[in-house]
Amino acid sequence: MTAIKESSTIQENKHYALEKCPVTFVMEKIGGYWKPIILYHLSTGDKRYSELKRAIPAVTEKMLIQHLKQLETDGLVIREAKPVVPPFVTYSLSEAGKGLLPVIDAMAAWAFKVKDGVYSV
Amino acid sequence: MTAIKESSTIQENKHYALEKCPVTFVMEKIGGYWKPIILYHLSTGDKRYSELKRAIPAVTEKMLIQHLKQLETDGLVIREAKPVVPPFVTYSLSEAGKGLLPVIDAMAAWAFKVKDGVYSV
DNA sequence: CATGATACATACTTTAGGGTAAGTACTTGT
DNA sequence: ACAAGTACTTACCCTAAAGTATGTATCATG
Repeated sequence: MTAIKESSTIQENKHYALEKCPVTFVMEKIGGYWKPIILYHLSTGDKRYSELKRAIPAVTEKMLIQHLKQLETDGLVIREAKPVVPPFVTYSLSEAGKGLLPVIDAMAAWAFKVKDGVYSV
Repeated sequence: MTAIKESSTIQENKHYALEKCPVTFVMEKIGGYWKPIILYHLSTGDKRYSELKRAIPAVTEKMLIQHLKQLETDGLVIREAKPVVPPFVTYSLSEAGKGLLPVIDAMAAWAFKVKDGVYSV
């Protein structure tokens, strides 16, 4: 979790956008290359860390946990670790996370419309 | 409009995500700090360039046109310039752009739920 | 005659995010 | 004894996206 500089215009602007724009607020939560994909894979039920890793082969381990941690601190996913060895950790969507599924669906619907040529883009 | 390098892992991964994930596809279109805000301001009707500028004081002119151009080439907004001087340019949502409004709304709805404490985040 | 308004453009710098590579700790299987 | 699987962590690098600053052309107005 890369530390962020406190004083930079980019952060101030982000803050501005965050306050003014609910969409930016959501984007903060599910933005990034892998977060939506992770969310998608968790939408079908909880998964172990290694299952996610195998399900999304293109993601690096660093990115995977980094995003999982961020999703966790954002309250979108729940991490449950059984105190056994080898470790057994499962990730699942929280209620807030599940609440995002309609958003995801609306996005997917639009994307498919575009790909089907419904809009003349 | 910063040129993108064709060969870099980040681009390959983006491509992967784009193919596999409709959500990432949408994110490509409306991601960035200012795009959602621009879209929001255009949702209430077409606006002149200077109106947008005044409506979103925190955005720099560079970012504003850069995103407007990108939204235009992505087919989400329509630019209309009257050949007069001083210039008179209006931006409005295309059909595809309007098609995104449900997505925006779903996002806003979720954001407000979070802020109202509906989810225990 | 110079300032302001219109709608941009462009060179340069910074930073946040993503990527690479390697290491940790502990156990089971061969 | 050593590889493999579990779930991470950490140090370092690279780039795309955002920001800064300034310039352009044309006309109206004071």
